Amino acid sequence: MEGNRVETSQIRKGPWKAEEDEVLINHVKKYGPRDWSSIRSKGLLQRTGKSCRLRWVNKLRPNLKNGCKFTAEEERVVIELQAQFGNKWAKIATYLPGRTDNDVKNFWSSRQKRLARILQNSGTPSSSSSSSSRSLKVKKQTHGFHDVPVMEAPKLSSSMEELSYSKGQSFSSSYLDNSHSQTTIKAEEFPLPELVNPNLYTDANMAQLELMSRGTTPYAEAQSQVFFPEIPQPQPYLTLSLESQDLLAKFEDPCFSQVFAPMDVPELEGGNLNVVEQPFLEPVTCSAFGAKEEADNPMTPDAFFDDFPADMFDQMEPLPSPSE
DNA sequence: AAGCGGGACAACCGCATTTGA
DNA sequence: TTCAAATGCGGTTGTCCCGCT
Repeated sequence: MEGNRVETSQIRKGPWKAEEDEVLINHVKKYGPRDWSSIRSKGLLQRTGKSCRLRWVNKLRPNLKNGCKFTAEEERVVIELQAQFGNKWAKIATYLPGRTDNDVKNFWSSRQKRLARILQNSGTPSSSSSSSSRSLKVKKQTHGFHDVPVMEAPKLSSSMEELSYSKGQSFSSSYLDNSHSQTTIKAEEFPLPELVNPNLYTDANMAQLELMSRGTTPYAEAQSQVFFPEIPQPQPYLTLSLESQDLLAKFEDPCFSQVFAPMDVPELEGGNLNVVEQPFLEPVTCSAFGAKEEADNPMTPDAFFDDFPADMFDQMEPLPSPSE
């Protein structure tokens, strides 16, 4: 076995072993999360620098919510921020403490697939037949996934001008119209409620819709049960300002990882978070690393804010033309 | 019990951007 | 100023697990 083991000078790929993680963690403890390439050049690991960085960022960083499903609140935030920023996963992830861009990306991808599948079921004329309501798999045989009108996120190549969604404004109808046409939903039989972007369905909604599409729930009844989020009307956002300051303190806490490790759902589910009327979430920096790193990069308050997206404060004004 | 499909997740790849010599 | 290396990011693919038929 050990098909992945390679000789020196070769590059190892595939799943990481615990030993490798340990080496990587030690490196970060010593030098901070940088100089990834030196890990290989020093012969510590036969991994590329990119691979090392990715492993650290996505799995080993101390404040990650590994294994925790996205909460309803996180889901809502992702939906809203995706509508606002497009597929800027890294940016979106900064608003979700403990989540990585990969997490957000995977979450969104899964969600889109699921949504597409649901819509396919609800939109295909045969879907209301008894045969199709029996199983989703039946349809899969007749329509490959790629034939599905995938619920594309609005293409926001460089800007979101069409969204024109900012503080004090309601969601522009152009966005809704746009998404409506882009997705070309065939929903003659189970039309989705008008003027609701399917991208904005929450997980719970989709579950309900899935039932609808399967025909196991009478449409009218199900529709009455589906909650359509008020998105993205300006609304109270979870604000993490206080938490951000806590984070700052925790960065200097050698037990930071323990402090954060069990970080779980309840914190985000409303109880402890201050809900303040603010138009936008504040991103959270997640640069938890060793003491050496701190020594090299003392985290001053200014430095802390330097880590926020430069345009973060621009959003306090009507968005000009958020060109990233 | 076996096969299949979907969901979740980890990791790779290619390109873009930043950094530093 | 230029260029190579390092880093960051988004898209994509592969794998594993679980539930359903």
